[in-house]
Amino acid sequence: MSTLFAGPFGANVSERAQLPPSLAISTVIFALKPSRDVGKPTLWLPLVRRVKEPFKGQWALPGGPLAATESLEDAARRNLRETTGLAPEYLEQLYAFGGLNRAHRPGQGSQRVVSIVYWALVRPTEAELLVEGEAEAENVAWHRADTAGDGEGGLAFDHREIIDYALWRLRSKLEYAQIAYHFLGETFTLAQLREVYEAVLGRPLDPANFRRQLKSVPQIEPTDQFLEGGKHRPPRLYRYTGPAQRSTT
Amino acid sequence: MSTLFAGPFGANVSERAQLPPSLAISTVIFALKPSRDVGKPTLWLPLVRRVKEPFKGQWALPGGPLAATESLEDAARRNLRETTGLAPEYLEQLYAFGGLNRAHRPGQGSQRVVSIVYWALVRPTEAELLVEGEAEAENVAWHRADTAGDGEGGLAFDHREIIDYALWRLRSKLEYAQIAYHFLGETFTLAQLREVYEAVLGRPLDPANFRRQLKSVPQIEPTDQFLEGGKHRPPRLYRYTGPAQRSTT
DNA sequence: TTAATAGTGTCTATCAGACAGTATAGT
DNA sequence: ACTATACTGTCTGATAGACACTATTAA
Repeated sequence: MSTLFAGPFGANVSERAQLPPSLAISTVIFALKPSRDVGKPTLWLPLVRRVKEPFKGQWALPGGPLAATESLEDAARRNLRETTGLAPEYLEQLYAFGGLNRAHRPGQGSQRVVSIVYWALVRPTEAELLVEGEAEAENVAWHRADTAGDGEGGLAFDHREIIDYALWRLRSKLEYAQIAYHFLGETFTLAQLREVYEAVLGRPLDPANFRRQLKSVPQIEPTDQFLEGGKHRPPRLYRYTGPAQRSTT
Repeated sequence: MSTLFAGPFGANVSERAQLPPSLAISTVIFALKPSRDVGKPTLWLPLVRRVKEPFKGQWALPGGPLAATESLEDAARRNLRETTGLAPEYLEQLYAFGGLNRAHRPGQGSQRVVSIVYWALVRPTEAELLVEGEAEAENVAWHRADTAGDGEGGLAFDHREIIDYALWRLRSKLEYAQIAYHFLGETFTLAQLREVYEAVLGRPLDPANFRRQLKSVPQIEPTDQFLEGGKHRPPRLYRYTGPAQRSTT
C-alpha cells in the first residue's frame, strides 16, 4: 500500500483516484477443435481484435460494459452474442479481477476497470456459428487456448493471465464434475468423451479404465445407435441425461 | 428479460436504468466458537447493524464501497478492519453478486449494486479483538453462521443466501484443501483439528481414521509439546508448516 | 486376412471406514 | 482401580491403474 503513490506514474494514480471504478464483463469461451499441428483436438477460444486504444490491434477476450438493467450472467450472454454470435449452454462465473493497473498499458493513465469474467463451454455446432457469422468476422478469430498471443506481442490487458486461470479452473472442475459433455453434441462415443478429457487434462488416459469409470455414472446412458463411417468397428453412441448446468463452482 | 419492465415497479426499474451500477465489497468472516446450545464448537460470523435505509436496524455482512486506489482484496481487508477490527490471515474471493433487485427492499427503487464478496477464516485470538475492540461495538456482534437472522425478520439484502453459499464453499474446500488450520492457533491437538472438521462438515469423524489421514500430510508436524490441564492423558500438539495461503479457489 | 479400434476381464496397490485393542494421564 | 481420552493395529470393501484378452467392423 505504501508503494502505491511512489514511482513515475504517481500523477496518473492520483488522477484515476477521482473516478469511480467502472464495471466490465468478459468471457473465456472454450471449444474443442481439431488442430493441424497436433493430431488430436485441442482447446480453442475466440478473441476479438481491439479497435481502440489501449492495446489497439491486439487480441482480447470478448466483453463489454455492464448495462444497468441486466444481471451479470445476462450481460455475459449478451456480450457473447453481440461480439461472437455464440450462445453457449454452459456459462459460469470465473472470477472478479480488480487489480489497479490492469486497464491500461504501464505508464498510461486511464480509468480503473473491474472485470467480472465468465467462462463458457461450447459445442462444435455452436462454434461454427462464429465462422459463417457476423459482419465483423475479420475482427473475431479462434486462437489456441494455451498459446494465444504468443508471437504477437501478447494479448491485451491481463487477458493472458485470465485465460491461464480459466484453464486451471477447467482442469480442476473436469476432474470432479460432469461438464465434459458440453464440448460434445447430443450423442457421443466414449472415445470422443475421452478425447475431451485428454485434451483438457493434457495427458493420455487408459481407454479401458476410462470406460469402466464412465459406465458407473448413471447420467451417461447408452443409446442403441452406433457411429458409422469409421474405418473399423462402429462404437456405441451415448447420451448425457443429467442436469444441463451443475450448481455453482 | 421480457418480464423486466412488467409489474408495478416498472417506473423504478427505468429510473435505475439511468445510473451505472456501483461496486461494493463485503466479507463473510468465519470463526469457530464454543456454543452454549450445543456442547461442541460451531461456526460464527460477525455482522454489523445497518444504521441507514434500506434495511435500517437489521444485520448485514461487513463491507463498503470500493475505493479507487486499492485492489479488491485490499478493499476487503480495509473494510474488515474498519468495521470489525479484524485482520484475518486467510482471505479469498467468494463470488460477485449482481442480481437486479438485491440492493433494496422489493418495491423500493435505489441504485443497482454489484457486490464482490470475500470470505475469511480467523483464529480465536483474532476473533477476540472484536469483543474488546471498537467504539461502535454495540453495532457489531457475532452470530451463528447457520441461523443468523432467523428470528429477527432476516438479514439485510441477500446476505442470508450469500452466507449459505459461503458455507457450502467452505465445506467443499475443507474436504480437499489444507485450510482448517486457519481456525486454530499456532499449535493444536489432532482432536481440536477434528472438531474443526466436524463443526464445518456437520458430522462426526472417526478419531482413529482422522489421525491416520492427517499423519500422511507432511505439512502437519508434531511438536514435542503436549497440552496439559485436561482431565486425562495429555495429547501431543502439532503445527502446520505449509504455505499460509493456498492458490486461488 | 489384416488392421484398427471397440469393449471385457482381471490382478494389484491404495485407501477409507469400521472397530478392536493398548497406553497414559487425572481422579 | 477407574475413567476418559490418546493413540495403534487390523480387517474389509471400493476403486484406480496397468494390462492381457476378446469382438467386430472396413479394407
